[in-house]
Parts: sequence; C-alpha cells; structure tokens
Amino acid sequence: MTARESLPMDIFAELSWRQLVHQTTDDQNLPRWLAERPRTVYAGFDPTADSLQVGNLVAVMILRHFQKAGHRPIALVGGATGMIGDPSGKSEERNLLSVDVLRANLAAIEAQLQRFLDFDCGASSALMVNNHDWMGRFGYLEFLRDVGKHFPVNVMLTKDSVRSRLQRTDVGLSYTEFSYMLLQAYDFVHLYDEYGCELQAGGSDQWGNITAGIDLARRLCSVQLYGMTCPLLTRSDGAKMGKTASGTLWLSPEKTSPYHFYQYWINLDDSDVGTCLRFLTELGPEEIKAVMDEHRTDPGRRGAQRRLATEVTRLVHGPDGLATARQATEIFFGAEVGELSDAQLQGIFADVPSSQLPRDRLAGEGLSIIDALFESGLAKSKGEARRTITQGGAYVNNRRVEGIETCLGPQHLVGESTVVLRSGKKKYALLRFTGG
RNA sequence: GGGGGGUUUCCCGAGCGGUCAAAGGGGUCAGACUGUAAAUCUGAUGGCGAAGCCUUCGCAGGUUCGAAUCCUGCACCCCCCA
Repeated sequence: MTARESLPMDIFAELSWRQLVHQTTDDQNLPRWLAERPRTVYAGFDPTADSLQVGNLVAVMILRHFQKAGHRPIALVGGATGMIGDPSGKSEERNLLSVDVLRANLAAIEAQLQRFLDFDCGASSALMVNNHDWMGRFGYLEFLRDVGKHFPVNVMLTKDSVRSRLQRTDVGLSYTEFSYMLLQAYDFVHLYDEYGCELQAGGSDQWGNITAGIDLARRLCSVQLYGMTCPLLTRSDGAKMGKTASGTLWLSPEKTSPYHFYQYWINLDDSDVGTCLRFLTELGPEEIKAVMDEHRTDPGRRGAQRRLATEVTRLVHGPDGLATARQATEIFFGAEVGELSDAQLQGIFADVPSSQLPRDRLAGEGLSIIDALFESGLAKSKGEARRTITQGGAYVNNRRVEGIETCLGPQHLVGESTVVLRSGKKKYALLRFTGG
C-alpha cells in the first residue's frame, strides 16, 4: 500500500468514530492537515518491562491505523527516557532500572512491536527508533545549553504530571523525573529533523510531554508540530484494563499465555465490550454495530466477547496462538481430553502446575486417586481430597471420578506420560509420569 | 502504684470439669443453578484412617479417673482509679 498524494482512508474520521481521539493540539486544522498528504507520526513505548501490556496496545493500534491510512508510523522505544522514568500518571517516584534489565527490555519490546507494523511497504513503511541513539551522545552541559534553556520552569511546574506530584506531601519528585519531559520533548524535535515527523500520538497522560515537544520545536526550529492523545483504556468499574487478580495482562506469550489472554476478553463485562472492539480491533463500524446488536439480543451467548477475544488474540498471538487458546478453552470447560500429545498438553496447560512422579507408581494396583490429588497439590490434605471426590468434584482427564477407591493406572495416561487432574470447575493440575 | 477484663481451631466469636475436634457467623472448598457473571440454595471444612487413633483452645507446670474449662507462675493485650 504505497501512499502517494491520495490516501486510502481518512485517518481522523477513522480514529474519531472509534473514539480514540481525546485531545488534539489543533482541532481546527489537524483533520485537514492529515487528509492533505502522507504524514509521519510517532508514539513512544517505555521499556519498563520485558513485554508490552494491554495498555500499550491502544497506542500500537493507533500507529497501525495511521499506517493503513497511508501515513508513516514511527515506533520509538525509550532507551534513554527509560533510564529516567516518566512521572506522568505515576503516583510515586520510580526505581531506576539497571542498564542490563533495560537493554533486555528494549530488545523484547522491539521484537514485539515488529509484528504489529509493516516495516517494508514502501513510503509508509514503519520505523523503529531508540532515543538512546541520539540522547546518549549528549553531554550534560550541552543539553542544558541547547535544550534546557528553552524550558521555563514556571511552565514546567504547571504540567499535571509535575503538579500532582508536588501537591502530595507523602511522595516527592526527584530532579531526574522532573527533567523527563525535556527528553521526550527533544525526541519529537529530533524526529522532526531526522524524519520529518510532525505528529506525536500518545495516551491522555502524555499531553504535557507532547505539548512540551511542540513548544520546543517552535523555539528551536520555528515549526508548528501537532499532537493528539487517546483516552486511557479503563474499565467501566474504574479499574485499569488488563489488570487481573493475578497481575498484568502482558502481550508476551511467555508472561501471559494465549489462553489466559483469550479468557480475559471472554470474561470482560458487557459494558466494556463495545469500547474494546473499537479500540483494540480493526473491525469496521458496521461490523461492530452488528456484533453489538446481536449481543444485545442474546447477552448470554456473549457473542461480542467471543468476537473481541478472537480478534485481539489473533492480532497479538497470531492464528496459532488463537487456535491454542481456543483448544485450551474447550478442554478447560470440560471437553474430553482425547488424543493429545504431551507437547500439545504442555501448550494448553502451560499455566497449570504440574508435578513429576516416577512411572512405576502406576504399576500394580495403581496410584490411589486420593494420593494423586494430594500430590498434585489440588488438595491440601488427603482428607480434603477425600471430601472433594465424595462430593463429585474430582476429575481425571475431565471425567468425573466416581469413588474414592479409584486408582490411576497406565490406561489413564494421555499423551505419552500425562494425567490431567481437575478439582472443581476449573482448577487443573498435571501429573507427569517419567522414568522406568 | 491500685483494681478489673482478655488471649479458643484461617478470621470473628461461643464455651466455664466429662456427651468438645469444640455452637454460630465470615472465609474457603465442592455440588446445583447460571451467561466461564452476580445472587441464591445444598454439603463440607485439624491430621491419618474402615472402626479407631493422633495433634489443637497464649506459654510452662499442677490438681483430677478425666481440663479449652479449676489452681500456680510467666508472656502479651485492653479497660478503670491514681
């Protein structure tokens, strides 16, 4: 999709109907400016962890939309800014990451971003940059003279990110974090100089940093750059999207299995599905409307959640990840554990605790189901195991265990060496019989 | 300094010499129901076991055939009067 003077779609209209536009620095002219010809837009990602999370996905999607619309996206990873820590939206001073951790995080995040953008499609090919490449060369004195001179402290003090921290008496704000906005501001100027990037996108908490960059560009280069922010993705109950009892929902399959990722969306509250469909999928307005209409007719089927989970999981984990997640879902909700190999089981039950037992435990009379539940950790004591079985809450390979006399033998093995135990509706554990 | 009350099983909280593994509630775990939700209902809830046995009621001793329950000392907590 090579972009010439004619653009394949109106990006501003696209983002608007998705309600992804929270604020812009020029409501009057930005839509027209974007429609005129291909532009270059950037969004930044901080290497605070070795994976992006769901919250980052909104910015990623925005870059994708820009690219689809014929513009050129730049994904910036904050090798330099990550060393400082952005105070925006943070209630307290952050601990600095070590250089090694930072380097590993950067590499991981760069790899993740690769899959969301097209880096080889002519004029609108995406770019990946690391601000450490230009910030690292700056000397302190040089930076103060060239950049710091243009920042009136009284203006900096009015930024929300700074002010909210100064108002609190229990936490402070270090000079380091206070200076963060200078770095991000300079990034914007640098990307303008280097790549003609004139627009920065980010979450609504980035407003102060974005406008700081625009101010700096005006002073240093006498140009008018643009900024736009999107709403932060939150749930209707106020909680952050992508936070679960067990922690953050990561995009990395190592940190959050495709199954859990898929399940998060399946379980999403009805009132949040619409927003997520608009924010996190590329379905068009008609299709989303159709999905939502159908969902309202029969909320029990949770068609909207299913569609959302399908789309987002496919986007993040690819068709294979989606397939694994779906297969795992079927099994987790009671489907027969049939002819699966150890490797498949390993994938499906990636997050499930497993224990190793010597294979000869299955020989002779076999392994008592009570001991099996106890040793797998599903029951804290043999009494508890007994109870669970008596009450009909124990399952072997998803078949209910009928009596406490049941013993496991080789005939219960699935795959090469695995027995799938379950207690209650969805508490699973694997037993792996090895050796001998 | 003087006087009084407390410390119970995951939590709160009954118990006041045997029938106490210890009422009740919460939580938790199963089951039913359900939209993989919420609410509700049912059952279970120290450990090992077929009966039965073992370990628990702040800590250490003692009285008794027998103690969470009585006595003595110790530790911690709370309240009242100075």
